[in-house]
Amino acid sequence: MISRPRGRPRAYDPDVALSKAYASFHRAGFSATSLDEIATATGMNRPSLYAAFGDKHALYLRLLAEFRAGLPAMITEIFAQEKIADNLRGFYDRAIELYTANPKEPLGCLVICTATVEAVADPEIAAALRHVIEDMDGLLTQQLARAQDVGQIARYHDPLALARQITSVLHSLAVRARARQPAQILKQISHGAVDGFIAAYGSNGVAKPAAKPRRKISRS
Amino acid sequence: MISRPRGRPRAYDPDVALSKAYASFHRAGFSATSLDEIATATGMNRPSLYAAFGDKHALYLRLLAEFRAGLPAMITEIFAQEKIADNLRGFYDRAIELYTANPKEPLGCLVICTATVEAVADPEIAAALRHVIEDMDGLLTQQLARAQDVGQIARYHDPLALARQITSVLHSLAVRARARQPAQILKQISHGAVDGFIAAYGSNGVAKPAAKPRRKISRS
DNA sequence: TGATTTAAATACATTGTCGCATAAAATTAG
DNA sequence: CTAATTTTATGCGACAATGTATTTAAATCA
Repeated sequence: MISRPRGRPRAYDPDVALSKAYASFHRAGFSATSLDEIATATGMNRPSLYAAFGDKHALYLRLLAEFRAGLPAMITEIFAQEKIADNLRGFYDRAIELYTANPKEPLGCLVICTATVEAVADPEIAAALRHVIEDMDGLLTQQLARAQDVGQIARYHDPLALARQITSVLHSLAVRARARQPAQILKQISHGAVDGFIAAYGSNGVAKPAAKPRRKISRS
Repeated sequence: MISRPRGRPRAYDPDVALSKAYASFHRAGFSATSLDEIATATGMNRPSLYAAFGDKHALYLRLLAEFRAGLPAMITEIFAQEKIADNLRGFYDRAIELYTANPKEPLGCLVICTATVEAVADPEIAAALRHVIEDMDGLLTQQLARAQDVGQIARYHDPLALARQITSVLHSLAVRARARQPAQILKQISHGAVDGFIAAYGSNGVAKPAAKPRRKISRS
């Protein structure tokens, strides 16, 4: 048991406060979410918010950063099956679950669906958005390279290029979820994407190097 | 020469005003764009804006609707080549041009990148977003069905499902452009997507009906 | 020229938002 | 019990945004 700090104890748990703030931003995005709404959602009042997390912008950036930080563990957890096709299906299934967690009000992805608007006017948010995209591309690159190593995916292709294909579908799932396309359609899309991916790049597939064989070149 | 209307003539051209407003929303999105900014951009003042287009919300919805209305012509124009692969490449190339028109400040797509945030809190914007997505899926479905008819794409697959694959990549291109991923990477992604698509579904491809053959079922 | 019609410009009321200053409350140290 | 410390709560002041009312300007028609 840790000794309590001196003064008046906090009435809020910073972690639950953060998750409430996350939910607020997730719903309405950065610009359309007022500090009063966050205060109401967290049960805190503005001065406490400022003391704990700084202003709205800092709080939003922090949530984006935490999202980013959670990606590697999430990917390792999801890509635990033997076959890459199963892992990819599980990957999309998990995303769709999150994106449509509340069927009455599907929210998609915080980063893809709310940071994207702000990216033009706000360099810091743009950087955070790009980092999440690049990290996701990178994490999937590792998984696909591993699948190439064990012979499940043809070696002809740059795994980063393949990873970007996978991530691209994810981005669309987030957008479509928020546009209220039903989860059933999202599942069709993701399963179709995995099938097509395996057909094109799986080791049993035929996508030999086309005209000019591509070497693995990892660009930024 | 048409006879002028009675009173004081307009100082603004509604069409150029709309395109200026479009640019403002495109940059900052709906919530972060103030009427004053639109007034400055269009050279109009708020009362004139209200008289001409209604409030901010109505103006934004109108721009989304006009975007939607322009899609069919755009698609017919782009899909004019003989080979579906060329058409798809041209489709993405055109999108990337638009999304990165100003390389200093790539804006992506108005609908995908700015309407998506608002979709949760605003049913009308959500509907407009969904309509654009569905229309795009539908227009591509026509093109892919045509390609199936002329034997360029295997008939085994529901063309709507294939169209959604194509559109999905488009969504990601819009997001990635706004995240300032360089146009060169966007091109790699789109070309890779077309190659993979043709490898998987082209008539020379091998993607025969997998376990259970799929009939063409158009849902939603 | 003068009346009428339409649009622009100015100004204002309302509301919301942000950030902070100040007062109150809760807890520990002595 | 008192003082010190840390947080919570109230609320104020500046500012921005929205929508509208009012005035001013510019054109046509008789």
